[in-house]
Amino acid sequence: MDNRLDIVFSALADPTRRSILRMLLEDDMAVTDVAEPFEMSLAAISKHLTILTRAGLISQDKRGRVKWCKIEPDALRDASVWMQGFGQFEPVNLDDFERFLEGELAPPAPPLPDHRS
Amino acid sequence: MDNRLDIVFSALADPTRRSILRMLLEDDMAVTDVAEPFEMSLAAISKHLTILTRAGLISQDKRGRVKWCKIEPDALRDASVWMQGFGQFEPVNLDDFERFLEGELAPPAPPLPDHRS
DNA sequence: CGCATATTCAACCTAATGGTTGACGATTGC
DNA sequence: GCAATCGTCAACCATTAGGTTGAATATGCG
Repeated sequence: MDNRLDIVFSALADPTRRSILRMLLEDDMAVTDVAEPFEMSLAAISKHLTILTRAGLISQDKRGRVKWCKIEPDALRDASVWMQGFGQFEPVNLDDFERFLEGELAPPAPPLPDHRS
Repeated sequence: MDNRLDIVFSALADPTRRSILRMLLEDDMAVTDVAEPFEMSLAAISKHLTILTRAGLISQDKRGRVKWCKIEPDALRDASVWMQGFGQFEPVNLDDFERFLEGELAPPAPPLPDHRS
């Protein structure tokens, strides 16, 4: 795994890590708090956070014994630009995104309505 | 790996598969022709194509003994929508996107994500 | 028909991934 | 000072991913 895109895309390929990113979208969080809603060990979450950090998707700032995690949206830029290269698709907006998030949090819902005429 | 995004992102996480997508962006290709520039077996490429197909990123149409591979840009939409969700917080995406559009690979006038302030 | 071509299948190998547990080093607060 | 808390490290385990090779299955052509 040499390429930057490899690292970013494979970081994004894990649902736990995407959930973490969604959480951090709301606010910065300590590692323990990030781990709290998940049904896996703290060590596992710590590993996920390391992967997200190496992908540049988050940054971690240790203050005292607490390590604060902060989202770094810039890192998605390369991947986003790459994908736009295929971009014969329709505009996306915040409504779509929110609907999409609900879809992923509630698995039975389909990912997206088809808005390609 | 159940989620749709899991499949798309992990399909995109491999450099060989991204190369294949770039090639197919130019034109539809037979499996053998896709494999030609790579230094790996045809079987390996065949597997990559299966993964891309399952991710919905390409489609394969068998005519005679030749299986034609065709890019399916729509499948990137979900992932793109997801990523744009992070872009809402920083305008940097738009600048880069526009710069990218002025570059060589640019498809014509794709609409920008709606910021909606 | 018989052979070459196109693609996949099956078995196998190695390395990476995602998880566990328990011990450990820092830091904080009583 | 000492115990609790925060987070990582190390060792381990099971599964998946990406590759190989060789055989198998279609299909096209002379």
